[in-house]
Amino acid sequence: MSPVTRRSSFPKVLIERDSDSEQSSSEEELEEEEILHHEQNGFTENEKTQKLELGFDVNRKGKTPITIALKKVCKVCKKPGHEAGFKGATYIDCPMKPCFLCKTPGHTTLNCPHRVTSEHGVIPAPRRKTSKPLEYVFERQLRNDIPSMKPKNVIPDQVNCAVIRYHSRRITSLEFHPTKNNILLSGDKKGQLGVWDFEKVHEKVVYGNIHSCILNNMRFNPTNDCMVYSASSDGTISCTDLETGISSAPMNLNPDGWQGPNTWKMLYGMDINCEKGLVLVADNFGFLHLVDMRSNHRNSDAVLIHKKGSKVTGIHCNPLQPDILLTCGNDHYARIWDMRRLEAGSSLCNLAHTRVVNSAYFSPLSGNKILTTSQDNRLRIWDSIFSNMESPSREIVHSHDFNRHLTPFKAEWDPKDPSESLAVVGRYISENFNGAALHPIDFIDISTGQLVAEVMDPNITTISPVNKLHPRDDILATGSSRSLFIWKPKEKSEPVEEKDERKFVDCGKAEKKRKKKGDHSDESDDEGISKLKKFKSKAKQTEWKLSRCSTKDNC
DNA sequence: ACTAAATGAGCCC
DNA sequence: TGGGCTCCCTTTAG
Repeated sequence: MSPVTRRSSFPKVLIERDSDSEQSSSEEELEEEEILHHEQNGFTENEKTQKLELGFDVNRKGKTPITIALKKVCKVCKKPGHEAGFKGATYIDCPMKPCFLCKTPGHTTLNCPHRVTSEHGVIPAPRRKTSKPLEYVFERQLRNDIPSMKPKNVIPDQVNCAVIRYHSRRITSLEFHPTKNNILLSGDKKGQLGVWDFEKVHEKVVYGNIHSCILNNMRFNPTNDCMVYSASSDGTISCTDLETGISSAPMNLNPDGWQGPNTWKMLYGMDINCEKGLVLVADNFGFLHLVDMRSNHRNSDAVLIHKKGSKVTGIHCNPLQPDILLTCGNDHYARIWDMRRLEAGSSLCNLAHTRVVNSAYFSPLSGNKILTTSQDNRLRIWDSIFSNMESPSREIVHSHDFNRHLTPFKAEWDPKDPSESLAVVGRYISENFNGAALHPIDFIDISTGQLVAEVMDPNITTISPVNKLHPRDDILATGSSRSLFIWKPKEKSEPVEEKDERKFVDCGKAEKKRKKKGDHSDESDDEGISKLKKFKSKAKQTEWKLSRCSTKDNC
């Protein structure tokens, strides 16, 4: 819902005596701050200042009546004269702070040079000019040889079906089934694993006993697509049978349980080296661990691959040469490694960023390009891992600033794009779309920095940091808060027939209540549904076909 | 219609 | 190197 009217209740009082130097400034979120003055203090009148007479002081001995000044101050910089926050569905930045989008001072998001109406935040940084021979060869010869086959991008821009409040906590990872086109796996902050058949919509299950906290990453076993490996902040790798939900833990880095935050290991980045039959996984202390898939046991010792004590956020094996490894982490680097010579400090290449790197991926087909997402609000692209890697070929300003309460944003390649230039990434800052503040999902041509498409739906009011494009079909899967959405292209959308209409499965509290009552009629007065109806009327959308949870799962 | 809490990185000392 | 504080568009449960 759009944050239209945000009124605070009667403001709390901050009392400032003239002799009192101590301030209790715990009320940071106050839009209005009161300063209590004696009248003789004589503050300057402000248009936004109100005065109140206070009676209680009159009774005090020798004290004159005092007045209260209600001064509107900016909630960001605490200074008067301007206010930051939502005006309707548009967020007004604090002008005293650097631009929220590109992080440079002197302007706000509204007039940021990286923000154009049609190309929000995605103007490419100028391509660096080098006179390096390799670069020259690349530009003059190789680049021309690369077929500029850029078929028109097919953008899945319309929500086809959804499971609302499917998970009990926010979604942290998504993975399409490698062979079954209609199966989507989802992991959440609680460690639960969801398996959803989005063609049948109702067919879904959530396994709740695989991990005890954040499920950060999933990979299918390349030799048995019924088994899936998952890496979790509980410090374990699990291997789960999707049919039964039975899982084993080939690795547990916290065998002695909780001994405090200094020793608790969490697993983030994970990938599989098919040739070697290895699961590669990295922890929050900078170490890489290996699990042999055949024996399902840990393999050799851990190797320090990022700054000691810092989190490794991602691992990706090169699609053509799985021995070439790309990692990224909280030490502000993405690093390239050779598995055959893996020891601390032996990285082939270190790609510097100014802030934490959320993800780093080789391009999906040739493995020749690299795309990284960093918390400095920039996507970085290296066009060829065989050319000069000192600085990225392109930097694209894009709002995906990290908020600690969100799953980190990761720009993902389109695995179907033969030109390896299309990427999808959720956007953090909202845009005013017909009166609703929505956070679109951006499709970006990373070879130019152009925003190809921004997709949104008035029903998705939460931020969508987790996105995955289908390996074969024109489908986008989105994890937004606790809900999952499947997008398909508008032009390919089925005609409006009853059975083909978009589908919503609501697994929320209201739905549970309704199921308890044994009421399965579509006419029932349902909190979740009436909420949806509100959305609908607001968005002037066509009627959504609401399908119901009929399974006995624990969603 | 509220609010507290969950929670992580950066920065300063 | 580490504790303590701060933080601009969150989300939800209660």
